[in-house]
Amino acid sequence: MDEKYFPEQIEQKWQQRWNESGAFEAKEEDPREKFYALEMLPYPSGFLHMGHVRNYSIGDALAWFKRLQGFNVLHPIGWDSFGQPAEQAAIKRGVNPRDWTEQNIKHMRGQLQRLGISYDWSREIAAHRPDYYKWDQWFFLKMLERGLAYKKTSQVNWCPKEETVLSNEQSSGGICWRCGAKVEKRDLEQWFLRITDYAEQLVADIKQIEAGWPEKVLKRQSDWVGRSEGAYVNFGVKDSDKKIRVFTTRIDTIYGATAVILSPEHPLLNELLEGSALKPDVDAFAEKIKQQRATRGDEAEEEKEGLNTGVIAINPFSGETVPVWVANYVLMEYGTGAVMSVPAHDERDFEFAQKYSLPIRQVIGPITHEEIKAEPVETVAGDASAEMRESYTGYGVLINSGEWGGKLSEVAMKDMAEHAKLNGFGEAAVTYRIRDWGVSRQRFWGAPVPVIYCPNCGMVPVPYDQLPVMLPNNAAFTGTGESPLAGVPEFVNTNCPNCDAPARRETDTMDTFVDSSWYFFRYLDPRNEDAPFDTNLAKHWMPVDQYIGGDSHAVMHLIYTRFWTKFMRDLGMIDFDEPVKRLLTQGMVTNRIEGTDEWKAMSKSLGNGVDPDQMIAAFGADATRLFVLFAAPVENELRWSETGTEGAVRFLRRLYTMVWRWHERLSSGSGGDMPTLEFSESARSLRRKTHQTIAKITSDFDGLHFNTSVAALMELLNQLTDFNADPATASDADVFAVREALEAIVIMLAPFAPHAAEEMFEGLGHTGGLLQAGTRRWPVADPELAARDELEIPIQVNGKLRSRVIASPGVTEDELRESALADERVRALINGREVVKVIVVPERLVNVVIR
RNA sequence: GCCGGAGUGGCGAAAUUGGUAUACGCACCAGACUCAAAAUCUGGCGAACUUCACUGUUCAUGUCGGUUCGAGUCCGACCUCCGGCACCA
Repeated sequence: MDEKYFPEQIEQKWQQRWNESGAFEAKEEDPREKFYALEMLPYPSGFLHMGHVRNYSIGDALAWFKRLQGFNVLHPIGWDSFGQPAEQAAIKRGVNPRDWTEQNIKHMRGQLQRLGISYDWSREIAAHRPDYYKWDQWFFLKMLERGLAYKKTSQVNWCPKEETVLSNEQSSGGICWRCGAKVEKRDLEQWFLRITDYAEQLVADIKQIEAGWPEKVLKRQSDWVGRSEGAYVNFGVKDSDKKIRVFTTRIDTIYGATAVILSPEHPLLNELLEGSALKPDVDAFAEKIKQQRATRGDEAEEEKEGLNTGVIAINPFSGETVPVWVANYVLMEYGTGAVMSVPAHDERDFEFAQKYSLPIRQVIGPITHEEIKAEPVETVAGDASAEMRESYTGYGVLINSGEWGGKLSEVAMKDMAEHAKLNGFGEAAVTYRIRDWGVSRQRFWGAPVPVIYCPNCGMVPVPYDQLPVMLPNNAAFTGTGESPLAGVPEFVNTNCPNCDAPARRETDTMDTFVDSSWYFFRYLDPRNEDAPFDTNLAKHWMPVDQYIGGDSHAVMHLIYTRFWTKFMRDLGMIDFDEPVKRLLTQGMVTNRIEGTDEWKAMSKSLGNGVDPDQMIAAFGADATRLFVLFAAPVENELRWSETGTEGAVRFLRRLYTMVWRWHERLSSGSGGDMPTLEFSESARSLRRKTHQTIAKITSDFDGLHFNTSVAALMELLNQLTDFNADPATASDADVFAVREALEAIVIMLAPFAPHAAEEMFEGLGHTGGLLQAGTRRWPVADPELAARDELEIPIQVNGKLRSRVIASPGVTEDELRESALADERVRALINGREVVKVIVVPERLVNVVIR
């Protein structure tokens, strides 16, 4: 080793060595226990940003830790290389999306390698290459076979900037997930994947992963699926045999229904109004609302608007007639697109009823379970004539509800659904908020949907042996109109696989989230030409032990990938339900906006980005990574700081200098056998600290508490500095203690600053590097040493710290009590006052209570 | 509006089951080295009061209250900030 710490030299040296020895290539025949560490794969935008650096530093720390602990670690990387930016670059700058993407990958791969992230590059994959997207198409055909992929015309989310359809997940909040443009609604024929078939499992299986996933993410997922229990009820229509089916979660309030309200898009509207004088008005109203939605998108917080259709519905429970309205606040997409309006017990219905002077009838008496137990049910009927100022949406006891009066809501809901079923006008039901995944994209840079339209045979799937359907090389990117694929005759024109007649190919491509739904299975078997992956390999490596990424994907990628996993299970490819055991969502990396006190996510548009390459050049990859992991807990926001990074360099340099000072004495093997050594008090204290540090860091890794791990390393180095032994004259015992401390620091530093750790490990006299097959390097704490061998027990009087007493472990309560009461200061404070009691917490604390 | 999460020094933060609050680092201050600066090293660094000094005392984990011998940690109310969802019947 050199006398001075030169990060650049050290980092290049070790990157080259790792590369030559294939140090990070995972072998499935390796008999050791497996560990799959995975980070969300990057989009190859061209440049790594600090968010990537954080993501991969976290993953790498874990991968190193597990390797040093003797696990067979799989740590792969790839490229989420389909998607809009490449196509936008093609439109704006006339470049070929493929070339643009490949160049970006090349550059970013270099950046990752300069950071020294320990990836198994032999498994690298990229979504835009035919050997990958062939399998997207294969999965699509499998879904088609099973009726899970289908085409329908519907109102979809349209991003006007990117000129393509978006899924509901990608347009949450009415904003395009990628470009932030306001999303519009359009009626289009689109491909959908039936994720709704898996809605129940997506909620139910949360049980399987709740121990390892952030609660926040699971809650968002379960909210997104939006399971709700309720009932369908069919309202009759006067002078007609038609029925209006509504969904309600509060069938117990049905006697309070004073209208039935349809969504403007409801298909029954036309039929019900056939021949009615009001039809033109209703049509005009429905059209107006539709227009509003198209321009306003989802974000609208519109005023409620409605129109009485003149149609009369019949409440099947009471036989009562109620008017049928159409209103903008009833959504076609949820439930049945029709609701019973119960103003007294629903906020929205209340607001609507007030505006249009519909009757408000109370049918639930607010009452608690305690009250109903205390009083006979018959006597608690509420006052129905009292005017309601607001809706009461809680449960209670039914009133004004015919034969059901007096029942509790909870009971009535069950009984009434049962009653509806017996009488054939309804049944209990569960509905979900989640809707099918729209995967069609009217864009070029994605996997083509493998379907052909034949004038004779209709829609025909591309046969498996003709996959992949390749993207052409000569598309024109005008940025206008339909998909560029439609303008490539060689692509569009084909023959029907059935009858060989001239036919046309589908020109839609698949959502890029299809690629990322299963990519981590492909890492297991990246060159397989016969299947997406070998099922035995999946058995070996899956599920992912730790997944790391941003929480922006809490409902997009993470819900799709759970869906895809369940689908693969149903195909018999795997035998588990959930792909990821533990998930970590890291916090954002922010930087100060110049001249202000505001911290915002680094971004090009704000001009507050930090270039990882510059950081590596200035401080080294090790220091950059060390700072990123030390500066904040992984799930917190990370505020970028250059002085903080300097601090990380300082620590590495201090450690390096310490190793340099000792390396001759230590690498010569001096030190002697421990049992014969006589340790001084300070050497014992150093050893204690060493073993405490090992114990602390080892357990910190479980919870991924890297910041406190690094702090512990720093503390140990500080104590080693204070120990202040001279290598030239140190006793064998002192040398032993120093070696033990230095080796522990260096090895435990490897997850944070691997290059420097390797270099110093070598400097301590080890050859062959930190990672050698079958060698477990991670130190093990001696429990006796890690336990404190001398206790400094605080003594409180009336809860305030007044003194301390030194004791050894195993000290009895009586001994502690006695020494506390014998303490001078305590005696002075007691000074004749009564000692009420003495509280002794074994080995921790004494509190003398006096009066 | 509804649902989550969080409030600890100038800053990022730490603190087993309630048991020495402020570890570690950044910034800052002082000293050493230097002609000087940088780097490095050493020391200091919550607030107020107290002592010539050693020291000592009191207060302090968003606010108010509660439980407890003892509360950053538990309970209740409130304030502030952040995030998610937003007519889901």
